[in-house]
Amino acid sequence: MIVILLYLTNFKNQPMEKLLQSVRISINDKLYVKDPESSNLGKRIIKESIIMIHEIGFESFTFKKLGTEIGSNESSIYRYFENKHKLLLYLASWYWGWLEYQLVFATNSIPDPSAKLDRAIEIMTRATEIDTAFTHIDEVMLNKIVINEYSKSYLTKEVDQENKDGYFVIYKRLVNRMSTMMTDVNPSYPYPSSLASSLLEGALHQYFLMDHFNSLTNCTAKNTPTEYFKHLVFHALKD
Amino acid sequence: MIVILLYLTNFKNQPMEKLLQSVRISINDKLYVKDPESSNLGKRIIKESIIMIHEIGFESFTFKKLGTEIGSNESSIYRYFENKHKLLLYLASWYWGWLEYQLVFATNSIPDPSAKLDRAIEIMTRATEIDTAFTHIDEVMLNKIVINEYSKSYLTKEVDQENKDGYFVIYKRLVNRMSTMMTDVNPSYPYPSSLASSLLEGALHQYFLMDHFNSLTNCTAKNTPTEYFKHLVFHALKD
DNA sequence: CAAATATAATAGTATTACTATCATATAATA
DNA sequence: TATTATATGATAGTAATACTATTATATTTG
Repeated sequence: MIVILLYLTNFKNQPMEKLLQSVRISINDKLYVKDPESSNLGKRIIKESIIMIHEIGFESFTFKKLGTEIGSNESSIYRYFENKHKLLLYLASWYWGWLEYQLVFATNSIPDPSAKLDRAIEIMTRATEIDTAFTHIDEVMLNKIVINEYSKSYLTKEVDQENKDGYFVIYKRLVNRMSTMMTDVNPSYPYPSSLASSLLEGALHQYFLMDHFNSLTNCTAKNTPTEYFKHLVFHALKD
Repeated sequence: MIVILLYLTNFKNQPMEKLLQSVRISINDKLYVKDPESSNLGKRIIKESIIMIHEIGFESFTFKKLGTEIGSNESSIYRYFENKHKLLLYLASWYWGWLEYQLVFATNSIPDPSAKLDRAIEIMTRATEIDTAFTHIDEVMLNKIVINEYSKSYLTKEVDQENKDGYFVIYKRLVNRMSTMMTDVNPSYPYPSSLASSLLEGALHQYFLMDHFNSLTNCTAKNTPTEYFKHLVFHALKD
């Protein structure tokens, strides 16, 4: 299944950077009413909603406040997203798609399973840095939103239906990619999917603990989650 | 710090079971306006809120609906809890206090650090069973609430203030107990707190995945989370 | 039995999460 | 250029939520 689309129009003689600029994260079109990438207003909705959710939290965030902030109207935002829950799902999907893109890009050419997994854990657990390829999205801020709000997007009574509707495909594919890499390192390890899901969920959680409950973690800026998870995963995969 | 209070009034000649019946989970009194254990209405609020949150989910749950359900008035419930967020914190604290009680009870007498940790992981990751000592609380249902809603109690903008106010002490102490047991098994392991927090959070998450995203876990009713976590923890603690 | 306390009933407020309608601005096309 | 879609904005309205306040009525306790 192809989900990261490369729009390679007129790519001759274009430098690599320009090529990468045309990468686009493909997101389930049931998550929006109108594609926010298709207009200026749409991009402002994405850009400012990230800033606003980060600032005041998802609970206090409303379309009315967002409208005021971007000098637009509440009703116009409803033309892009049915409700803020779907906007959150959209933002999260974008984030996981962006991470997946980096994962595939960085590990594709590594033949050795252990070296590949090692690099993959780095990608999945490192501190987020800005990606200039997407000017209207602040990935650092989006990462913080995912840390603080992602769980709320699936801890709902509607999760089974929304899962059926494919709202979590990107995340699930990411976990499966990690799971496969673990199995490639040790085919007899009995819990690759559990370990992969623990890695993704756990990485978010460790960053949260660093910010708010530092007595519950040994991770710091120097002693990073990456080191903790590399140790954990490779020890688990040992016989 | 003593937090599990044993009210051992008139305990001579009482059988063990009766003794255990007088165990009480002590909860930060800032979490309620009036102690729900102190009256019949209070206990009904606790009992029915567990059932109702389990049934319709925390988002849809309101004090008005609860009032109708228990044949009482919305305003009366507000005399026990400021809002539903604090009620959730109360229920979660009770749950973790109850687990801590079992942990201490079951591991206290085990001298060997590995055997002790092994038993502790069992307590923390096993499927919940009903405890007849607390008639107004359905622990199986409460466990499901914790799985589905606990994250929402700390993924808020107020988390730092509420942490200062001691709303999470029981959970933190539980994580620390597990962390200490891990250090006792291997004093040179550099991430005992991270591993302990991963264990508690991860156990909830694996049960959630079993219910809603079974492709993301290898855990089943037969191949339990307990086995996964025992393998994970003891491998991590190996040199 | 009086007084204190707990609970119930009712009303009211600001905000949320929308839906609906109509007006206007901008872009596409004939 | 005029016509016509289409996008956006402005305004209004609704049911529900999350409370607060007040008053009335039980129930418990001294």
